[in-house]
Amino acid sequence: MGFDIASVKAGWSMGLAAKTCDSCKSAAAAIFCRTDSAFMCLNCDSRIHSGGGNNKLVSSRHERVWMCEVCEQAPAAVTCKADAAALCVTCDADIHSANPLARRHERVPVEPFFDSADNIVKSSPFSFLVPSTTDQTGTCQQEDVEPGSWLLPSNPNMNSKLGMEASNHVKTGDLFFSEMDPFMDFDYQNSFQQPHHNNAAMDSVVPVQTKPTPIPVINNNNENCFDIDFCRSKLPTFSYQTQSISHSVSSSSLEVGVVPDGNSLSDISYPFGRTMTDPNAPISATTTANNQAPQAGGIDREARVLRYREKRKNRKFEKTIRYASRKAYAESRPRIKGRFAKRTELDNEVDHLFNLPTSAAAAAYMSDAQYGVVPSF
DNA sequence: CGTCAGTTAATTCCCACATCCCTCT
DNA sequence: ATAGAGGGATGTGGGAATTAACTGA
Repeated sequence: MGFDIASVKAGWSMGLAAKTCDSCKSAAAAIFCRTDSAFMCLNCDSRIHSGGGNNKLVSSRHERVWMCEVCEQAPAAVTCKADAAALCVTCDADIHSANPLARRHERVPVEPFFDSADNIVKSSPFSFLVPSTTDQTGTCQQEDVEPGSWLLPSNPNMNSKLGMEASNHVKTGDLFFSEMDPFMDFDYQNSFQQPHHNNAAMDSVVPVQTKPTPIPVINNNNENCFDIDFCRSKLPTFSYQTQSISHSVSSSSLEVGVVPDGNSLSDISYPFGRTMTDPNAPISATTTANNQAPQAGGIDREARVLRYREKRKNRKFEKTIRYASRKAYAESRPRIKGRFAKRTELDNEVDHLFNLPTSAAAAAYMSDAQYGVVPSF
């Protein structure tokens, strides 16, 4: 099926304009420099952080992160592996508090980079996807690229899976879906294990997070989002209070299919010191002038979240097998025109006679295949 | 340029049942 | 507080049906 990029672009162009570069004030910001607490477009980032002499030496230590893929108004704080998207704290909270499945999404803190964002983009094998934001004169250009388009991105975090992460990991030899993020100084993978759900843990191919764990959230009523001070220049100062970034699936947050609306958003306390419904509320002492992303009203946020969901819907994901045992059983089941058919006594006998897969055989197969085995009784 | 038919590709739906997981005792 | 039973919900794959996009006349 062909992909109507034009229509996608048109659809996403309705959203909120991307944050503009603090330097040139014209182009859309692509990165956020934690050290400078400044939003920058690729060109300005390249110019400022790749300058010569001492400036280069100093600037090369500047820790930078991509912008949030959804709102493009705030620095990305976490990378959702399931959605393959880099999200800011606010969008992370909005999207991943929607339902229990979303809460299961595995998220890791974004990995800052120190090289020029432009270089990273260019060195990425997917750099051809990234349109130039600089005209031939080398000056910044007001992008006419629609914000939020992950196919034709206005910023290089356009596709965190392909762009940001791939480029970030090109140098480290890592892959986006590597089990361990070398950037993290704790084993988040292990933290996802379920000490008391051995069967499920063993059976699941993808991490299933059902074990409530302490929530690494400060000043945030939403249990499932991170609270990170973007302006901190040193990574180890990330304010994770626990050794796990697992998010809670506590019973108190199990309302199914509840998408936060504008009103509910007002209850969310943002680390930026403002509430959604009161953008003029005083900024907390720790808030910098650059952390004003969530100023947008609830309607804007709703639009951005809708845009994100639309974007996510258009993505192609490989099918994820959550339960290998069910897969094995499904494959061994009799079918009629592709549909599962009732297994009769005769079928069972035939299966036995011809040594065809049975429940026990399927379990044995999974055992051989290094899958987790759910004991069948 | 617009319309239509034919072709191709992608998506959705359906089925049975082992397993999951929550509630109740 | 813990264990066990009960039962509704979930997830699984292959093929048919449906839908969407594309192509050429």
